[in-house]
Amino acid sequence: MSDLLERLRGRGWRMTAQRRVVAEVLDGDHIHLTADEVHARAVAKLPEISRATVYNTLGEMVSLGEVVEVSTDRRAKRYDPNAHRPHQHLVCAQCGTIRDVHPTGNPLTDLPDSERFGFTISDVEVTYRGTCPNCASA
Amino acid sequence: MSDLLERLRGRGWRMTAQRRVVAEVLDGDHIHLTADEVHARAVAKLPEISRATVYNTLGEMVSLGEVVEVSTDRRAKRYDPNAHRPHQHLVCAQCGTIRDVHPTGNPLTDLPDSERFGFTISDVEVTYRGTCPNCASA
DNA sequence: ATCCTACAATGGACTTTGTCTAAGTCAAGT
DNA sequence: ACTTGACTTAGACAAAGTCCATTGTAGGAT
Ligand SMILES: [Mn+2]
Ligand SMILES: [Mn+2]
Ligand SMILES: [Zn+2]
Ligand SMILES: [Zn+2]
Repeated sequence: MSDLLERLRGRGWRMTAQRRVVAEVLDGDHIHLTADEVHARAVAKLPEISRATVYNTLGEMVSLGEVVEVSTDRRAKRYDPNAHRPHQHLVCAQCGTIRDVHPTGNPLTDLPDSERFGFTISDVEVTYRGTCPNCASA
Repeated sequence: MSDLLERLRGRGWRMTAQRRVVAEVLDGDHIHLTADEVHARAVAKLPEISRATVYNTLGEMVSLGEVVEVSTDRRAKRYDPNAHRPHQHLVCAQCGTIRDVHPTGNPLTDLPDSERFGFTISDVEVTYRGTCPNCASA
């Protein structure tokens, strides 16, 4: 049973077959699927699920804070069920593989006052790019 | 005269009216325009310039390393003529204003070996988000 | 000054990613 | 079982970007 599904159920969410399969598809570590990838996998379990429902459901999960939107490339947004622990991403520039990473320290302290232009900063997003071992050996 | 234009001319680029206006539009500090914004401003100087040419020209400038693509939001890519000095970005979550910032230190050192999954890391991208002074006072 | 041609520009069709709506369906409380 | 508001659906629509066949031209050659 999906951990994500448990958390959603506890919020008085109306449970439908569609929402169940979307939650199931998102279960796991280092999961960062696009909406259409989620749809393709959901269709395998529930053939009549529509694209609009997948977009709606993902959007609601994001609003509830149970899923995070990630934009590591400039293409489609990706949906990350690992929302309970803040983390950053490491992306292979060749194959697109994405890993969750946890840098030490706080990147905020690296931005001096003179570089803040009077902004109140609330969030920092870090994306590391490189080549994964698989692509390096090929 | 645009600094960017000077650099491009020195690379044996065939100079056309279209390329000139695109380079002129990109001149300045803290410039991060979308392709369509570049097109709109270019049309003001050269009414018959096409959208495809703007996309082509921006793409070539990126290939030459004279312009950097920036994706601070999940909408359109933005084009940044400040390519000669590496920097990061500070974005206002309300109005979208983008400032170039230069954090101290190297964010790479914050990622321990145990969090690198065997990747060879070549690049780090940092985006700070917050509220600009203008939006804060409103 | 004119010619030539490889490179550049154009407009429109097409693709991808995502949003919206009107109509139909269903989960869950009574 | 009934009711009802919430959920789902298909398809139209939109924004951002790519691709291509055709037309135009910058800049070197004559
Ligand atoms: Mn993640
Ligand atoms: Mn910049
Ligand atoms: Zn790879
Ligand atoms: Zn602002």
